[in-house]
Amino acid sequence: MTLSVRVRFAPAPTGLLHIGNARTALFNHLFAERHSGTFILRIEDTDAERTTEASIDHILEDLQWLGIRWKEGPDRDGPHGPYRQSQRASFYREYTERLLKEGKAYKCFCSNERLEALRKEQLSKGKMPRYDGRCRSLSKEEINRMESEGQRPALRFHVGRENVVFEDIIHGRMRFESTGIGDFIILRSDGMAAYNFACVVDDHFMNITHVIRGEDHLSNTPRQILIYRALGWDPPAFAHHPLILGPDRSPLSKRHGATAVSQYREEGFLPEALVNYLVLLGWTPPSGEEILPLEKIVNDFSLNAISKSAPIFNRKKLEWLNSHFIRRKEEDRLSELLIPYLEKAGLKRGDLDRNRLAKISGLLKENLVLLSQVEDFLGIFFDEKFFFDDEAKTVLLDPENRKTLRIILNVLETSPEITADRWPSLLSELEEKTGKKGKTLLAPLRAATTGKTKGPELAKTVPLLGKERIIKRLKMALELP
RNA sequence: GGUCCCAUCGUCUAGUGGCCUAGGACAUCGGCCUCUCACGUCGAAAACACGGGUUCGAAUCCCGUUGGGACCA
Repeated sequence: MTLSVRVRFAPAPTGLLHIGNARTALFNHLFAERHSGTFILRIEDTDAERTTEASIDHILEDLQWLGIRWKEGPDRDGPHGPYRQSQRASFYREYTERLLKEGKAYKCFCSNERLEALRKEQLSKGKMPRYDGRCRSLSKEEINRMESEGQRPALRFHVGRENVVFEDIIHGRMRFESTGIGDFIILRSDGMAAYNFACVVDDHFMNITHVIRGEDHLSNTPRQILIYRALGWDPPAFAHHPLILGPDRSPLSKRHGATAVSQYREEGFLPEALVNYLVLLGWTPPSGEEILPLEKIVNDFSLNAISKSAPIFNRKKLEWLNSHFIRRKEEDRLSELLIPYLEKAGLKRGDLDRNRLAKISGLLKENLVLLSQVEDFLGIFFDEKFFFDDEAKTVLLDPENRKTLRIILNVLETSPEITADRWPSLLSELEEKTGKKGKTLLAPLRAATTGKTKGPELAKTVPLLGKERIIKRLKMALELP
């Protein structure tokens, strides 16, 4: 009987949710779902200077938007809380004291200045910068003297000579030499637990079975395993996934473009597209099928199928997926999603006819890559946004086209309302009266009625606009200088 | 500097010693469809970083080089 899976996502709340962290959260979530396990959210807010409450709110909101739910977290207490590191200081104190008592850690009084100088010296000699262990052999008297002088020591973990070997689910067997690891700090002089230590204590008491995190933590893992050993605890299983890179192969950052999940949301990406893309970045479903809803991904997901090499973020492919998911949306659902963008463009929610909006959404589906692009098409459907763009003007100023438009206008003025059903017969009537067909007939009609040379099918657009509006626009077009 | 990770088309990847003349997807280019854009569809171009081994046989295993990345910070 294996233990039930418990995984955690542990962001530091110092800003917006980065797309790379979102991917980490996603892998954890998928793994938990796949094994009917528990996903836990833990906030690593030990850096009081940079932590903000707003950031925590943003992170929770973005995770929810992506469809990632946690069973235990800062806003959802569970049996292993609290879920904020800033509230767990007593845990850290208890276990750093234990290590100190057992001689597995020692007080270190070295100043930052000395440490800095030591580092520089070692570097200049071509040696690796590592703590030289000076305070390891301090006598009781020296310690007492310095403490009575008011010096506040940090606590350093005493690294022995043992090597660390562990099995990484993604990378396979990892072997680290302890000679490469200097004694490291587990409790800072200000009383704050260091990352590696807090992480181990929390993961242990939260019963985490699998630590799934970015490869930037791979080199930290042997240190953490050493702490598990010193405390007599069993380490969890580890899986370190590669980090997302920018097009120049440096870590994905702002200079490569948007990095925050919320930026993608605002631009009009759908969460299912972002999730799908993020998962595809480094993982291929066994079926080879690339466009997948979350439930389907959960079914096939496995950690050891994650690629070992770092992927480069490719916005074009994300956009491709997004346009797919937009096209797949129900019309009325899509129109709901579009409303915020319409409001942003200055249209009033109350003035929008739900029925008509759904039809517009259905028409535009094929043309939208991002929800925000709906703005580009507003002029077609909303009179207050209507205008002739330059390309349309060029078409409309052509004398031959003007002649065609005049005839169309005459026909329409005496014809009944245009419906989708009547469109084919109307079209043949127009062909007959103008003596034109295809492009020569429809290009000027499109330019005059939509103000653009591109857009959705006229057969669907024209009935939606209605006769009255079309006549008005034809007249406007003919009045163009 | 040390330790550790990584290396297949421009990008994401399939590939676990013969099925590879290296497959798919995005992007690119071209044809078709078509009133336009898009969609769709058909097709083209495009990769095993390099050098040594091991083997009858290597993209696949081993070593080195180069390059990228992480951590120590």
